Amino acid sequence: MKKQGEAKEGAKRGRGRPRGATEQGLETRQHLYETSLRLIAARGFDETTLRDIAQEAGVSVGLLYRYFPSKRAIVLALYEELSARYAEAAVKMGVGPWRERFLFALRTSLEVLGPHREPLTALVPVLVGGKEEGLFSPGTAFSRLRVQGAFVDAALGATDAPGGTTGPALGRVLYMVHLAVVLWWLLDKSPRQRATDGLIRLLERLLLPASLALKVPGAGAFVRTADALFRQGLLGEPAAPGDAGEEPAS
Amino acid sequence: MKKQGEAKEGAKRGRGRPRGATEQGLETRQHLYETSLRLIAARGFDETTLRDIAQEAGVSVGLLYRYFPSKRAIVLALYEELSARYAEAAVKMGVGPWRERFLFALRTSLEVLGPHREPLTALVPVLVGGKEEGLFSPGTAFSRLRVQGAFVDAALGATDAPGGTTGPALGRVLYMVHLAVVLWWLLDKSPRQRATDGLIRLLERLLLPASLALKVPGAGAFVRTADALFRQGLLGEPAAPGDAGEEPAS
DNA sequence: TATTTTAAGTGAACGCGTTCACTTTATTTA
DNA sequence: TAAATAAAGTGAACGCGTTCACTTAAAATA
Repeated sequence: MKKQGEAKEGAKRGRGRPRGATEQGLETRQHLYETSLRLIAARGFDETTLRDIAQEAGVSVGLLYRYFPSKRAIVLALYEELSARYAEAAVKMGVGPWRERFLFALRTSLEVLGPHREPLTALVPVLVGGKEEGLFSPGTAFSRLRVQGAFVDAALGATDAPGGTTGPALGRVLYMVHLAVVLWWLLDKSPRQRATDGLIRLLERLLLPASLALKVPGAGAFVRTADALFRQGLLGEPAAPGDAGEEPAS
Repeated sequence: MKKQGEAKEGAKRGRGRPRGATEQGLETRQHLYETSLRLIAARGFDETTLRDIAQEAGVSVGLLYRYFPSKRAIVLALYEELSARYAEAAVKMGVGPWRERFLFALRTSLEVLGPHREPLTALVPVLVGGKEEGLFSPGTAFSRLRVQGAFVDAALGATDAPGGTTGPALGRVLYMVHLAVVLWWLLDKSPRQRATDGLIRLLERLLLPASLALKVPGAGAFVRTADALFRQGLLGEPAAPGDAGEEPAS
């Protein structure tokens, strides 16, 4: 059953060094991926060792590192898969004000991630911004931007979308709120994570006054300031002139 | 210079098994504590190995585990020391409305933690609630309650303190907001963590309308619901009857 | 087909945090 | 003072994620 042709596309494979370049390689990668997630989902992340995975998959430990740069990267691959699936699901957003579209986007996200909570909890240290890996580093920028795009769309395509640069800024702020909810959900110790439902209901109640407040003059600046802060604090982007957080030249 | 008397107090030392029971033990513990933090502050947490610390302190690796149950516990001891210092500093809170008292408590906290940011970043995974250790586990309950107490006081002693059970609930919610800001500060990648200043200014702007909103009927229930959610989600406490997050009996 | 090149795969070894059986030193009891 | 007890201190060893020098197998080139 093992074919062995097609090595056309050649150089441009990009990123790391030697990944699955041949068909057999891709098959192995998929096999390791599935085996890993199956064990992690069953036993938990810390309780599953790479030696366990290698043995279960019938390969040597070293081979895992040909396909995944670290143990956590396996779960990160799951997140990337889910974020692609999420992007598909999020296009079905209906017309309406941004707060309703945001809630739809948020609920959809939790529905997609829902069945894989156990493995995903291993990403908390990553979500929360470890050194070089993690959601806010260049490596995973693609996934982040894809999901963030759904929230920017939710804001821009709304019946009450704010104009100018406030629209995209609102979208990015909503994406951050969404990330906070996901983090909460991952940490939620209540049975069946019911406290997350409560949190979303709370958010819902907050969102109506917030959307009214956004119509008063000056509120747009507030949103843009928040957006700028997130980019400076989490992404380490330099402060643009006029952004909050600058010190006045003394 | 080494005295060796006084083993009076005997049994009740509590917690773990064999800690510094003799004077020499306490000296050694302090020595290891200071050496560890000096190295960690200089090189970073991950870059400082226990073998480094042991060598620098002139002891064996194993000895570290007589005084600290884990590497992170060393930094946790620092946090406990700082939280005690914070509790002292926070009593100097002036009279005024709760939003001003809260901002004072928040700023004081960041001032106390400020000089030790580098070691404290190692606590992010802990803050964010790893398994058994961490801020929301019984082991560190004492520090948590001490700091939380300052925020509850800030609410209860305010000129506009809400009555009934809403007062303490507001205090606990403000403590959670404070924790979120501290987490943000630890993750803040901007130069000199300037984005944190911006975040606090944003909070400031939000707090005035919030304190007005708290006066309308029903807002107290909102605060109590938020408080209940935090306790269920983060602490895993059971939902009390009447709390949000319960499912209606079907 | 024989030869070279590249990808797939191995398993021992490393450095880390942590544990443990053990020795040394101090304190209490006889 | 001598024996018994408990705390202080040691260093080898363990299990983990990760790395590396290496072998095997497949594809490209001759």
